[in-house]
Amino acid sequence: MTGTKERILDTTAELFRRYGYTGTGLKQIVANANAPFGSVYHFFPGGKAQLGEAVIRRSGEMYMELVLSVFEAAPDPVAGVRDIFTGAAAVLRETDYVDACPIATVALEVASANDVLRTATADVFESWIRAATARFATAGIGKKQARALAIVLIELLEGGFLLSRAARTTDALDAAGTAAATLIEAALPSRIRT
Amino acid sequence: MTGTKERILDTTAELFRRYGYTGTGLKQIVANANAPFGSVYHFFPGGKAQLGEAVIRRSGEMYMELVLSVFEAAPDPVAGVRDIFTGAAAVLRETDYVDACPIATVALEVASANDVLRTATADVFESWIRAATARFATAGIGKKQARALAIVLIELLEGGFLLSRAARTTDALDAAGTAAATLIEAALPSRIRT
DNA sequence: GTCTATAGAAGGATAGAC
DNA sequence: GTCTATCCTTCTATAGAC
Repeated sequence: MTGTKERILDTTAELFRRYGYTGTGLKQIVANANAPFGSVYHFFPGGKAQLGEAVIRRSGEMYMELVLSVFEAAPDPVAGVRDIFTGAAAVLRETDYVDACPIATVALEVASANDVLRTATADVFESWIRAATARFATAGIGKKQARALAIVLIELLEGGFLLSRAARTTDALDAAGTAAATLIEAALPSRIRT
Repeated sequence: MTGTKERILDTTAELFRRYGYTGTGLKQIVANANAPFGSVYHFFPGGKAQLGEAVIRRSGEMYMELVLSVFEAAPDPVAGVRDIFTGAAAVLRETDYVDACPIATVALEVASANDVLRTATADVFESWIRAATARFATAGIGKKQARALAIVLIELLEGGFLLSRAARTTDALDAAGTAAATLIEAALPSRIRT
């Protein structure tokens, strides 16, 4: 007995991953969510834009928690980073190359078209960067380098998603994971092997 | 006195960068290209999809030539890679964060929605990977590692574009360039400095 | 072969019944 | 406050004048 609002949010997030922001229609959303059309404007008086912003922020937070849980389940940062990429690759293959980053497609679509939504995507990315930076700093990497590594990690993941979805192979994601692990290991202060 | 067809192609490429595939309308294209509506179907009987495929392949080839010219103008591969990222960052700032990768937005939009267009984007990315692989192999890097580096380079560039366009800062692109240069330098066989 | 007009479907949004 | 019907615009695509 999930609420109508939550069902709309979940369905919209799923359609955004598959078809993007402009490619997803409100009628399509309510049909997939088994919700009456008026509910969208009842819960989101600002229409598609307000719903879109809510979905961007919500998906961004949920995805961050998922990735962080993978990272923290690993014995060390290098293994944690590796697991993030191998896990992402596995999910991608299992979902027929649909479930990658939940906001990347929308972020590129709105970057030069809608400033409110662009800001929402920027906030999400910044929250990811800060979370990763904090983890790397805890592992003994200096604050400045930790942030640079966090940025690069997300870039490799996003680039890997892009190339892997296009090619329908996870080779690119694997290469990204290897590079990310190498960069993290080189940055760690106390490591057994050089 | 450029032809109507070329004007349509150029305009579509520009609108794709700004609004993506689904976000760009045919009427918008002919209006910006100063072309009659019928011309689209005259030159591209397959409609928007055929025009889209032509633009993807054309933009991909033009962008590759641009990037390769920057790379080859540099004295060595490390400087070449650095110049690619600093040049991309400069263009991004100069164009109000519009001109980044010409096909990334479209690639994500069509990845799970249109297999013909997805294949076109995959072909473009593969051509980029091969071109970069060949350059790195020429610099003395083994074939397998050269390809992995080529993939990672493109991932960092694409990830840098995504984060930089969202944040409207080129910090992420700068971090990507530094990481890319580091990885290339570490892979080169004959280098003065470790 | 250049261009206009319009069809037919889908888009976002609104009004109002219940 | 849940749901339906409808408005108006925009979309892709086609037909046909010139």
